[in-house]
Amino acid sequence: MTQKDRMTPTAHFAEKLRLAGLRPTRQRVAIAALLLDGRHRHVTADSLTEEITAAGLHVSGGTVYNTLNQFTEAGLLRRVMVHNDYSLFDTNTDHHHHFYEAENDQLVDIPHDDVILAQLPAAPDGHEIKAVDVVIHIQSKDS
Amino acid sequence: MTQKDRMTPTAHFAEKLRLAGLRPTRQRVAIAALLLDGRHRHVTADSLTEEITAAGLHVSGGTVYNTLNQFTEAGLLRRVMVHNDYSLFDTNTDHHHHFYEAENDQLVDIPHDDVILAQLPAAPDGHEIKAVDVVIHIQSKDS
DNA sequence: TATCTAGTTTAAAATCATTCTAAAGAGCCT
DNA sequence: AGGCTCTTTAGAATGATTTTAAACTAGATA
Repeated sequence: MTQKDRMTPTAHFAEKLRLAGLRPTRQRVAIAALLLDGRHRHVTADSLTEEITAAGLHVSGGTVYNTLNQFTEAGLLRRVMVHNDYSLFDTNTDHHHHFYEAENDQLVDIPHDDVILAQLPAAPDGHEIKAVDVVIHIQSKDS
Repeated sequence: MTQKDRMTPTAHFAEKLRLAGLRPTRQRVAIAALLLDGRHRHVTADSLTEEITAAGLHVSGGTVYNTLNQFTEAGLLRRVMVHNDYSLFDTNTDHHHHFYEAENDQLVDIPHDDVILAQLPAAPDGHEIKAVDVVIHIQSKDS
């Protein structure tokens, strides 16, 4: 039995937040319990607020935004850039890529190994590569 | 001597707009003359407005936005997605990729051939691939 | 356990890029 | 030139996100 198994869910997520350098407040633990349970999905500030409400909780709008930004900064979430309309966050922080269908604003994960980058340019002088994001824009064949 | 050489610059850009299906209004021709002269660069609604002003012209804010969107729709510009703060447009519509340094919001082109995608996943059923965008996020080594 | 303090949360206001509106203007066809 | 439709305009409206200042709390300390 691991330490994790002995902990209550709350203690588990509180610990996860502490490890990430974030003070485990009630709000952050609640959001972590929703987003960091291992289910891979894409959320927005809006959809997260709906989840919080559905869970019978309340977190102010400002805190939802702050928390998403802090989690992203801490590496617990990943921001996905496919349009400018609103921010999208991916609960899957593993290295992977995305299909994006603009027409329906649909985002689909692509497993890391399905894209092979055989050659990359060297980073400009004094710089190093931090991440490589591949977005494959798709559209329905009959449109 | 080609047709292009015989035309005044204005007529040249007016023709380019007509070919793209856009009525060559004074405003659109002026913006085309600034953006579609072959110089490869990245612009925002704001930076374009500054260029227009520097050229001693005036185009209303709404028209600057409309024109950037219409040019993009028509394939005369390309939208680049690297953050959510404001829209970025690339005057280079050839297939190529980008380095992006978030710290200074710096965007640098990568020639098409410097990235080799040896393998791509098949598009989901009923869909086809429209474009593949690669963004290499970089940071200065000492940060 | 009571106290303290820095970090957080809150609701509401502010910001800012972008889009919309309704009226005035301008291509372009006849 | 006349007329019809598409554009432009300034300003208002929108909407996501950030900021504000005051109330609150996690966690350290006494």
